[in-house]
Amino acid sequence: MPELPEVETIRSGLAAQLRGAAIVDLQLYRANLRYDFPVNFKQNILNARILEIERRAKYLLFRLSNKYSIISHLGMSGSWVIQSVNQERKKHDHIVMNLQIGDNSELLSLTYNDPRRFGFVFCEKDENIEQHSSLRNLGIEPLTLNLNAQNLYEKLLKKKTNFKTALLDQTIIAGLGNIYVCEALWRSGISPFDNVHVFCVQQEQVLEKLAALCKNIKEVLQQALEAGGSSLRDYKNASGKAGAFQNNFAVYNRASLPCPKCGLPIQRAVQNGRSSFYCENCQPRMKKEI
DNA sequence: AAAAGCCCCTGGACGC
DNA sequence: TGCGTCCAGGGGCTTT
Repeated sequence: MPELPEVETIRSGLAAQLRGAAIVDLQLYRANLRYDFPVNFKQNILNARILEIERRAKYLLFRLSNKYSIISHLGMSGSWVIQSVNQERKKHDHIVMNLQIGDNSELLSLTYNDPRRFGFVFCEKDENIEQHSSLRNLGIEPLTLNLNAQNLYEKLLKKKTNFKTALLDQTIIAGLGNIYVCEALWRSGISPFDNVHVFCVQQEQVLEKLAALCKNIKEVLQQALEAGGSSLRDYKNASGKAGAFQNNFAVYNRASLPCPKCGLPIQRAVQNGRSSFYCENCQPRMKKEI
């Protein structure tokens, strides 16, 4: 479900309410999500305070006062929601933390719900966070200066796959998912089927074109962030509110509807088992010159 | 080694 | 109404 804008929206909502909160109780309602919870998960985080909530790619990092961090990935359908304590437990609520913000204040509960259980939660000592298996191979953070034409060129030159697969690859750029890859390629007039290596070698003005792609990636992410993310079915922010960027999709989920630029019908095709949406007129395939 | 295929899981939409 | 089928925002493991 959540890509960078959705995870960042959740992060900022959680951080605003939970900074400084002490984890006074923790209930796990199953032994695992996608993976088993770590051994000693409960004792490693109980009674610590949440100092800050950060985001890396599509991961949330809860930085705790005891030098541990909680690493959370939401998979396709995970969510963290803040509510009052003693709420009725809902279907697919798997983790409930009771949190105390001030010393004498009322408790809040922070609940992780995930119908498909593709999400996962770890805890790790801060000193080992960078080397954690989930984080150590992540690529460029797209809303930073590190995403630029030169850096992207160096990465894409080494890959022999198509643009759609390459931009979904979290070791190249970390945080893009199916929606924003489709939208960024459409904005850039690049076919999802074009081979990235061939593009780097044969395309004229390749750095200018990659600079435009980088700019479009940043813009679509930024616009989605300002809209509170995209809600297709069940995505909600930390307060339970849906995002609105789905109303601005040019191609994603719009098969056979008119392209906003040229009016021809949007196409859908499957690449590596995932749907790609594109306009074959505005995103023509490169001519191969061999 | 890198790239493609397959799998994890639940639920909603749609066709009959 | 109730099946059966397909599809979904992700990523890691297995196969080629």
